[in-house]
Amino acid sequence: MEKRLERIKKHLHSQSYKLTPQREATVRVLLEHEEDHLSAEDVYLLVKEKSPEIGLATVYRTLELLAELKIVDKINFGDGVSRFDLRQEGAAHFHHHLVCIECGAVDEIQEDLLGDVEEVVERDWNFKIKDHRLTFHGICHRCHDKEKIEEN
Amino acid sequence: MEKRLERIKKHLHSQSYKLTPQREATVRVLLEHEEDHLSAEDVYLLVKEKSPEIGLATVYRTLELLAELKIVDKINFGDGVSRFDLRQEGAAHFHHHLVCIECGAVDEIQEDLLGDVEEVVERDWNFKIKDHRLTFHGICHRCHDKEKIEEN
DNA sequence: TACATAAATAATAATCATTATCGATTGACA
DNA sequence: TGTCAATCGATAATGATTATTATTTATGTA
Repeated sequence: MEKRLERIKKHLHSQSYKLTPQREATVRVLLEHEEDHLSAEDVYLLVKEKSPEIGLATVYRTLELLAELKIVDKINFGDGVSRFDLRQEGAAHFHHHLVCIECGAVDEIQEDLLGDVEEVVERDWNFKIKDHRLTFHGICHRCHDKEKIEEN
Repeated sequence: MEKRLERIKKHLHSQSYKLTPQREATVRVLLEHEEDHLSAEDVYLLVKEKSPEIGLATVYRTLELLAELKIVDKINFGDGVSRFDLRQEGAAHFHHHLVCIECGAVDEIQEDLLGDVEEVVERDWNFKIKDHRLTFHGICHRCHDKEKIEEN
């Protein structure tokens, strides 16, 4: 945790940004909720618990900055809010998501999956891929199992 | 064109919805701009050209209805607006997009690409896939070619 | 044909996420 | 210590979308 924070601090410094207390508090929340997909509002409320004096605009500004530096990814599942997700350190690609249409859960897939597909797209469409977004909508294993049980 | 409109009309009727003049005008705009990715506002302005009396809320309602019936797909490229895209008739899957980070162009890929990937996800994650979204961000063939020319 | 009813509409107010503004604060450095 | 730029908090403004409400339209029925 502290190590990742330290590396993020260096990353900011390398671009002439500072890790202010507000930014640190925000990054800490993201680190502590790495498995979640928090909206800006979610992050704001969580940061406020430890640093009540922080302003909403600062959280938005920080998240925007982190997204710009590719420390977080800004994603959108079609509900009206952007969500922010720490990028895996050293991950060459952006991970994928499974969104459950029953319970709303969002699970992550860290595996690559798209290696072959990207090769095809780059070659056949002459498109230089820089990033991607892949989301599957469907029924997660939990809801799936629950349905089976209810059938009995 | 008229045939597809007719089929969409039947689709609406099968769910006890009517193809009102406003809805027809909206669908016509979508059919005439199938290759584009129009926002609700875009659709509104285009419909207004032929049917100036239509209201913005009606366009939103119609687009929402069409999305519900899977006649259009609601997509989001990370700019603040939802875009609407006619689903190919009989297409089992939702097509993919190539978003150019230089010129902003959005190209479509109708090919499946994800067949194998979906099989893996369904099996290994025990996730019943109902739909998906796949978008690549990068440099399109036009900008790519342009850069090459400028190098000379 | 006239009327009752439900669906759909236009206009517009309200909401909600996000961004912009601006005066105050902080920290680095001369 | 004083200056300057970066950052911040509070909050106003914006822009997309949704909700409300009175009105219109279509449909079935007496």
